[in-house]
Amino acid sequence: MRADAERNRERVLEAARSVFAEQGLDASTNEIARRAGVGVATLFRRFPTRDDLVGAVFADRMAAYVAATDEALADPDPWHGFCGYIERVCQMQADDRGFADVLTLTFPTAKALEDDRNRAAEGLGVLLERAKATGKLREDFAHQDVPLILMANAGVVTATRDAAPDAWKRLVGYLIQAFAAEAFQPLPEPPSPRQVYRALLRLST
Amino acid sequence: MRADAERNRERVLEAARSVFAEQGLDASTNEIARRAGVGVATLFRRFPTRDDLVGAVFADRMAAYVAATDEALADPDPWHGFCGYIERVCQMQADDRGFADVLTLTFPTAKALEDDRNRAAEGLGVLLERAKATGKLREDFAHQDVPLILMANAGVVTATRDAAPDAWKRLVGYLIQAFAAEAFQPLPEPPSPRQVYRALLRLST
DNA sequence: ACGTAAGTGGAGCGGGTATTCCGAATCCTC
DNA sequence: GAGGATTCGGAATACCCGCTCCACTTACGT
Repeated sequence: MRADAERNRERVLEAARSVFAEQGLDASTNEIARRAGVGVATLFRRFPTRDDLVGAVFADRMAAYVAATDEALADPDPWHGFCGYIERVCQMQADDRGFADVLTLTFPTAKALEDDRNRAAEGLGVLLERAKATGKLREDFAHQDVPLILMANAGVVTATRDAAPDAWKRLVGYLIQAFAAEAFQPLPEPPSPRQVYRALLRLST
Repeated sequence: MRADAERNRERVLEAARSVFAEQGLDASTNEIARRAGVGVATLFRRFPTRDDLVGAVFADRMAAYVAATDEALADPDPWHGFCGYIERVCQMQADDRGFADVLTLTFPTAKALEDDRNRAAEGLGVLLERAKATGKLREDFAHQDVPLILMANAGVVTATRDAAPDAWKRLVGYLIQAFAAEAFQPLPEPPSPRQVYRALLRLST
């Protein structure tokens, strides 16, 4: 690849990163190209589909997402690790509107992200088992509840980002107390894993 | 008003009701006019601004919203009334995507809706006090938490409407257990009323 | 039944989007 | 530094949006 091409590729990635962070995944391509100081054609030549661009932009964020599960697993107290994990991931959503979309709304199918997602899900399963084993996480917590949290958090975050950027912490505070074993009361059934998967695919056409 | 004009007005309202319910408040006017079987000009003549249309369409839903607080207040057990209120309102969001927007996202400024909102807020304040007095609702529950619930629920509902239409019940189940006094653990500060107000105004420009 | 005021619908305008095409500019090699 | 392949950027295309204008139609009072 020619040197200027590589340079432009980087500029597009950086512009896309900030535009997605501010405006979410449905930001306009024109805006990204404009901010990168590059023609739209250049953007499309390098990233023919939106998925290509999103995949490249969020590769590192997804790595951080996977790393969050690893850190949680490294915590000697699995319940503490779990709480920290939820808070950290919700913080990531609050910090980056595009990433919130990646986690809950549009589910880009870029393969790299897909793999990361699976790895995170695996680690999360182990974490949940351990946390339940300590008796601190309620037994009926389902792994499907995690995307549910992310969707709820996304709702709060998108609504309050400008006016009350920390409002989501209150929601997460409530939820974590509800996840504690002491809070146990019967709950409605969680959605099935398949349902959650389909919900996540929703907008990725 | 001429009879045919009145008839068309009704048709537009009905079409708008169903389109908003399916697609949310940002549905296109073209689509509404098309489904009503009228020209776009007719729609605009009758409802010059989007607020006029939204106000007319959701007048009855807002009335039901106010009625929900009244019913909650009528419950001999204020805590039970509170739980029922939350569930009912979240159900209304789940049933009507447009109404979910009215409650959390766009905050149309139509005066009729504004008045209803204020009336509901008043009733809610009384309900919360009573529920706290019984010792079942935690003391640190803030009235600002209610819009927070609605935003969180809106997030779940918009993400899962097609694939897992009952998923929101699980979220609300968790939240209600967190609101119970027994669950009490310190929480992050709630957003200020002013912050919440500004968050609700967000998209109404 | 007929004149007129009220009402209608679709074409049209201005502005937004995604995506493609192609002549011009740029880089790299020799 | 010259030639040729590569890459660029903006114009062009084809949509979709909200909203307005206006020639035509309809209902209603007389």
